[in-house]
Amino acid sequence: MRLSTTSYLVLGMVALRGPSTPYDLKRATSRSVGYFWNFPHTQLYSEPERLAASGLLAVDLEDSGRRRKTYSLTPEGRAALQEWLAAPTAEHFEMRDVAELKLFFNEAGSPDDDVPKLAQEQIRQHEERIAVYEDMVSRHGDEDWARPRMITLELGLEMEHAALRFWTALAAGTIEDLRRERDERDIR
Amino acid sequence: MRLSTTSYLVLGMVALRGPSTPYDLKRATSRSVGYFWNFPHTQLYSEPERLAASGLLAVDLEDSGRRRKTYSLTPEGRAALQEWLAAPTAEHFEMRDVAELKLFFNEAGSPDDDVPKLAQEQIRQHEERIAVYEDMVSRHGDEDWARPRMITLELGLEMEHAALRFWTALAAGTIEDLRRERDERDIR
DNA sequence: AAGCGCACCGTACGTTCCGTATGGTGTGAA
DNA sequence: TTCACACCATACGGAACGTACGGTGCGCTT
Repeated sequence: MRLSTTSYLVLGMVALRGPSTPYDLKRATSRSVGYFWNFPHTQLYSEPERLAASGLLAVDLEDSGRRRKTYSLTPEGRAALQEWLAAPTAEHFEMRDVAELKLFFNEAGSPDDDVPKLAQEQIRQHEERIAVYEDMVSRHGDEDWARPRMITLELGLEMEHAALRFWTALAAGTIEDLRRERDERDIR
Repeated sequence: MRLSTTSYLVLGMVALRGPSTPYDLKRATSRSVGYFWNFPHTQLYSEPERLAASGLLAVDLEDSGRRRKTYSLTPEGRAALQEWLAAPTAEHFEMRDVAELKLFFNEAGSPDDDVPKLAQEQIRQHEERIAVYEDMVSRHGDEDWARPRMITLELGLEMEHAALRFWTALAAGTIEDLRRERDERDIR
């Protein structure tokens, strides 16, 4: 049985939160891990079902009211999660940036130059996202962002700032400075 | 008719390269745009077919030897590409980083601490990728990386360096310094 | 306390994506 | 010449995705 990364995400969330319904997971992921691992919420209904079929989650059906399933971790599920956490990580991080694609193809298709507008949009978007991350940092008390997990926010922030630097330099026409600054930094 | 981002990627590549077979596109993308927009090569056989059905690409079948289809841009295809390039970009960039997920869930599942090993792996991987990018920069003569498109490499490099800084700091236990350095940088 | 409106919750469904696996095609070496 | 291997193309099944819709119950109004 082959588990996808999303499977482990579900296992991990259940491990963090304890017994959860898909909707619980939906709410919890949308304001935490969902920021760096996006997926449709329907996965949170189908995926636990599959995991339950493999014995990695246990299901508890609520008999009254809204049909609703509560999933909890089995010993096998916890073992699978731990094994995954301890295993080497072959996959390099992936990104999909539509703006970067447009920049790449820009010269190909457009008679007038769309780059400045694109850069401005991106600057605004990354600034917005940085604000979101900072907000998450500030309310580090809640369950989704207890202390140990706050570290990942720093990675998100580093990435956002990197992108922001790039688009800002592009808008200002000072791309060459980026490389120089990186070199300086490496020397230190 | 709704086009996916991958559709535009195909249109863009054909626009850059001129008439191309799926395999041409496969080779060209694997060492350029594939680095920041990953997808299976089978898409490069199915996607052009769909685009041809919509009239955005024209097909030319080779009659002899290997069955092989050459796709070229139609005026409608070029128009669609230009429209996309000029349109606002709503999507924020997405990333999927398995290592980040593991870091997030680490506390949840593992009795012993897997983080140092994880960090070391990531440092190595990002350094490798940086070398690849630098190599691409150095051979900026070839068709896939003609001058205008080299700019996107700088974005890739900024992101890789950001990630590398993070994992290095994590391994060294100096995460707090990252934030301080960012603040200093913002002030300048 | 009955009715109503709306936010909440779950799932169905059609499409696209994805990975794997396989088979055909040409070319260079022995 | 033939054999091996890299090159090229596609089939196929399952997972992911987005959208859209239908059910459910809570709170508000009167």
